[in-house]
This record gives sequence, C-alpha cells and structure tokens, in this order.
Amino acid sequence: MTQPQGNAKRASVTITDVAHAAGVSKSTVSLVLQGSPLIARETAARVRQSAIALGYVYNRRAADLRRKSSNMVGIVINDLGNPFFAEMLVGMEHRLVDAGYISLMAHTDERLDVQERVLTSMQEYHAAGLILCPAFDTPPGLLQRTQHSGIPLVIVVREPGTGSYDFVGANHESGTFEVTRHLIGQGHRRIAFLGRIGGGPVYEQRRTGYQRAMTENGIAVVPEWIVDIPPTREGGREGVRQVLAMPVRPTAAVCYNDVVAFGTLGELGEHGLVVGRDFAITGFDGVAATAHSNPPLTTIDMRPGEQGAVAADMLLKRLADPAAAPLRYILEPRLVVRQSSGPPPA
Amino acid sequence: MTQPQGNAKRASVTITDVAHAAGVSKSTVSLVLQGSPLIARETAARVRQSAIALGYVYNRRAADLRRKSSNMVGIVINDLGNPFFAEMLVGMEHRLVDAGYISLMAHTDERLDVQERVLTSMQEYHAAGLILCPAFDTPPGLLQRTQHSGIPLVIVVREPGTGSYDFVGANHESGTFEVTRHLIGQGHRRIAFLGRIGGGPVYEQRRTGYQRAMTENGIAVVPEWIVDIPPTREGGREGVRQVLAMPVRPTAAVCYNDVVAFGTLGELGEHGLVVGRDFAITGFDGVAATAHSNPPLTTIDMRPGEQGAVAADMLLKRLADPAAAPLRYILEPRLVVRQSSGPPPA
DNA sequence: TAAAGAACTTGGAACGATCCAATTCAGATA
DNA sequence: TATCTGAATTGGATCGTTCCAAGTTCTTTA
Repeated sequence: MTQPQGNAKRASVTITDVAHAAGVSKSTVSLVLQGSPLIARETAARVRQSAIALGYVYNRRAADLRRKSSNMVGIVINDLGNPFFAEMLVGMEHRLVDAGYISLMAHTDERLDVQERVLTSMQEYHAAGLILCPAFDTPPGLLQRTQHSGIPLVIVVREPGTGSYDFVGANHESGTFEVTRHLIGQGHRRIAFLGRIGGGPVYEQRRTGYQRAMTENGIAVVPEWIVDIPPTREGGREGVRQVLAMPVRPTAAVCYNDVVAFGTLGELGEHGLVVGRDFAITGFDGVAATAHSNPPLTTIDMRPGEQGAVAADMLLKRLADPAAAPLRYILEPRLVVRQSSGPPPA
Repeated sequence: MTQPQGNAKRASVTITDVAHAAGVSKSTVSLVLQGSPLIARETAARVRQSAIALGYVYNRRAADLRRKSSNMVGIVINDLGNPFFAEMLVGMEHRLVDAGYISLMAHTDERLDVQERVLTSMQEYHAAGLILCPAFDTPPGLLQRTQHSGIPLVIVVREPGTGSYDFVGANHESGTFEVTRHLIGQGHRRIAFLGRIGGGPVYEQRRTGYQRAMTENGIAVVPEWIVDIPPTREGGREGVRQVLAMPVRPTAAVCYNDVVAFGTLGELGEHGLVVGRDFAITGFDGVAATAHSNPPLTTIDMRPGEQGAVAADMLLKRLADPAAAPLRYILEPRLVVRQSSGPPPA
C-alpha cells in the first residue's frame, strides 16, 4: 500500500533514460556523473538536472562490474559483545567512510562456520579489501585461501599461523608484565590471574607477562592463583568466587581483559569488599567504560579505536599499493592507573 | 610480493571459463550453480569439479545486476559507542546472516551528513532493504525520500515525523514511570532525573514517565531535580555532581539510560557513597553490563538484542510481501530490580 | 581556402552473470 | 519408418554501467 509504489512500474531510471531526457548520449551522461572535465559546462548542468528530475540513482553494481572495482570493504569481527571490538569497529568504520568506502560488516561470534560463510560472501561481492578479526581456532589455511583469492587482507588482533599477512596487533606480554609490576609496586605479593588457560596465543602472552613479572620480582606463582575462567563478565564473577575461597587469599587479581574485570567489580561489591581498598583489580584493553566504572579501573590501554583506525589505514595503503611488502603494526600498550589498584590492606 | 600473486594475470575465472573446462555451455554452468534439477547428475558433478579446479568464485554483483536483486541489507546505526545499539546490531546481524543476507553496516555517530552519504551509498548498491536507527534531528523528508526509492525500510528506536514506516520502538514513558514508582515504593521522595532536556521524543517520553509517576504519587517535582546532561558516562558524572551540590539533596536519581547510570556509579563511588545504600540509581535500556556493574543496576530492560532481531524479522517480512500494510512493534519494557535502588538512608 | 587542431560528443563492445526460447537427441509410440 | 515426447543442453539477448576509438563541430593557422 504505502511502501514501494511509483517504483513498481518502471523498474528503475537508468543512465539511458537520463540521456534521453537531456538529449545526449549515455556516454555523455556517464562522463558527467564521473565529473569529467571533457563535457561542456551547460551540457553537464542539463544532464544533472534531468537526473534529478527523473529521480535517477546511480547503479554502483553495474559500474563496479564494468570497472572491476568496488568501494566496499569487508569487516569481520569475532566478538561484538565485547566493547573492545565494538570500539575497534567504530574506529575502522569511521576511517573507511572518510576514505569513501562503505563497510560490509559481519559478526562471527567466534563461530567458524559463520566466518567461512561471510568471508566467501564478501569475496562473491568483490569487496575491495577485507579486515578480519579471526574467530578462535581459525585454521591458517582459511587465511591463505582468502588471501589467495586476490583480495587484500588485513588481520587484526589474533594471528593464526605464521603467514605473511598485513597484521595489526599488540604486545600483550609487556602489557600484563607492566600491570603486574605495578601491583607488586603497590605492595601486593599474592596476585591472582583470571583468564583462560590454553586459549591461544593472546591468552598465553598475557599470562606469560604476569608470570614473568612475578618471577622477576622473586615471587613464586602458586598454581591455584592462575584461575581458568571464560573471558566474560560472568567469568570474572566466577573467578572472584574462587579467589575468595582460597585458604591463603590473594590481595589482587590481574584480569585477562576489561570485561572480566567488570565482572569482578560486581562480584566483589556483592561480597562487601571495596575494590582498590580491600582488594585490587586490574583490567586489560582500555575500553571507554574503564574510566567510569566503580571504581574506575586500572587497565592496560590498547586504544581499540586507534587499532581499528590503524587497520583501516593499513588496508587503504595496501589497496593503493598491492605489491608492497607485508605491513605490520604492533601496538605498545600503556598502563593507565586508576583507583582499582590501591595497595593491599594493612 | 606476497599479496595477490597468481591472480594478477588472469583477472578472474568466470562462468565461461568453467564452461570451457567442463565442455558445456555457460548456461549449463549457471544452472548447475543455481542447483537446478534440469541438469544431469554427472554433468553437474563435472561442472562443479572444474569450478573447484579453476578456483572459480561466483560473481554475485554480475548475477545481481541481471537478476535485479541482492542479498545485502543496509544497517545504519546512530551511536555504536552505546552498548545498547551495539547489542541491537548484534541481534539484527545475527538474524540476517541466518536468513542468508549480509549486512552493509554504517555508523553515523549522530552526524546527519554521514547518514545522508551512507544511505545513498546503500541505495546505489541496491541493498535489498534498510534498517535505520535515525540520527538525532533526522528530517522526516529524508525517510520519505529513502522510502520513495523503493527499498524497503524499517525504522528503529527513534521515529522522525509521522510517516507510515515499518517501525520498531518501545514504550519509553511506561518505562520511566515504572522505575520511578519503584523508587517511590522504596521510600524515596526527592528523586532527580538525569537526561537531556528537549532532545527529541524519546527524551521527552522518558522524562514524562518520571514526572507522571511523581505527580500521581503526590510528589511535586522541584525543577532543579531535572538535570540537563548529555546522555554519556561523562554526563552521568556531571549530573551527580550537580545533584550532590543541591541544598536539599535528592536521595535517588532516575537516569536517562544505562550509560548515564554507569557514569553516576563511578562518580558516586569517588564521593565515597555506596550506591544502593547511600544513594539510589536506576538505569534504562537493560544492556548486558547492568547485571555486573558495582553494584548491579536496577534498570528498564529494553532487550536490545531482541529489538534488533525483531527489526530484522520485520524487514524480512517486508521483503517477502512488499505490499503489506505498515508493520509496527512497540516493546513493553520490563523493570529489573537489582541492588542499585535500595531505600533511602534513614 | 584547406588543413590542423581543439573541444565535445558518441556508438558499440565489454563486464559476468541470468533467462528464455530454441535445439538436440534418445527412446517410445504409431 | 516416421513422428512424438521429454529430458538435457545451449545461443544470444539482457541487466546498467564504463571505456575506447572514432565522429562532429568550430576555431585557428598557414
């Protein structure tokens, strides 16, 4: 009734219709639309008028087909529920739109079959390039296949296998090393680590940083301090419960990421403990919410928005020069100290 | 060096190449790819083999051009920094991928020019349909123009003007009414409202619900209780500072949304106040993080993921039946009581 | 006055699929 | 043997652009 309407009859206005209306050839219209200086001013004006009058909309698929190009960029994200990735997506998208691209976005939610599907879909649509935050356990073969298809590919955060991809990542180990050292500096000795065990390189690196900081400061890590929990808010709560149940209770916990840390804030609060005074918590990622939680969270700032922007820029560079050597950007994390990491209670 | 490679020579493998290799015509290949039962089993198998052998990838733009269809759906979001919209996006995207669509996503960040640009871009790409969370102050004309282009359009959250669009929204007034009544039930009398003044219908409705609950319970709203702040975490902090400075201090605050509420948690904590005991806070939106903040937040659950899914379903319905009467879905919010809204201190 | 050049403009062949009408070719039927 | 049937296959037009080589005016120059 109300929806399509006038459009039902004439399928759509084409460049040829505009040409007719303006009394020129379709070639001329095409040139006008591309802003070519070859066409006389008045002609161009006339063409543009007819286009508006007819309600013409440019058909980019047809153009792209002929021209064998496109200005769509595929973005594949593994976990949009985590604000880290949401902020990264915002950073990417912003840069791409500014550069005149539009993003084909897909969320895999860590499911490999979905990832496979959306990647082929993006190839079928001839995306100009792809930015991929690989799902957990992505086989390196997938990346190779994708890369082989000839579409420029930038990998972000996780690096499955050791290919020669364009890559944007971060030094995770130095991050947890820093933050753990900070806690030790505050006087903590019994420090727990809340995260996944054996969940791929990023997990390993973050845990290693923690362990290295401990041993380098002469503190032996008690195995039970390393608590295996899923990297979610719920996981954070669970971790806290385990820590509080330990016979000799730690006074601080280094969390795998900010989301886990947020979960611990909720749980510790419910146990009547004031974070930063009764127990120290640190996060990892530097999502925007860390500055405003209760208490504000000491974290490792990974500047997610910046990482996204860097990835987008890298893809744009690659598009400009497809033959250049692989690009790499490894972000050096920064420690941001806030109230959540005070010294242990006397 | 490493990137495109073998693909540089032969631009790309087409259906014709596959046809040649398999010793059939391109029509046959096309039919095979579409899974037509017309083609003999062995022929189909042979064609599929050649396709794989040549590394053929289907060119959906070419197909779509001819077929005048597409399975891209445009999603335009106004504020991805707010987890409410991020969760909604996840809900939509999930549903669309399941239905075999892929999403062209754009984030406007409340900028009208960006919104205009991405919408035309999506039309130029002949998206099969559009889901739009309009930016602030979107002129109703834009929607009409977009709708006029013949692409099915679902509007979400904000409804600029009074068109006959497919719309997914919520009853905001009843939400704040409920939550305010809850606070009154807890014994609060001096209740502030933290949000934008004159920021469009959604703001108005939420404030109205608060005011109605107050007056219906015989409480006169002191004008200064309505605090005008931006709908951000920073805004929440700012609002708290203003409230705490009032000569006769309120004992509770109804926040415009969860993000504002999170800001207040941080700020109140820094003032040494325990939320839920010394001061009551309520949010609005029901984002996932509300269940794990410190303290967990009483909020109005708007089920953002569900709203997204409903919007996607609505678009799918519209695609199936473009001529059907406009669809509307108004979600009834639910009050979720958690620790942040305890009774006032004695 | 003819030739050369500049400034525009244009026809028609791509691009890689779909789709329709037409064709081929067994095997069945008369 | 001639005709018919139905299954399997195919040629060629088409979708809406771009792009190239070529065409048309109109000035300028020798």
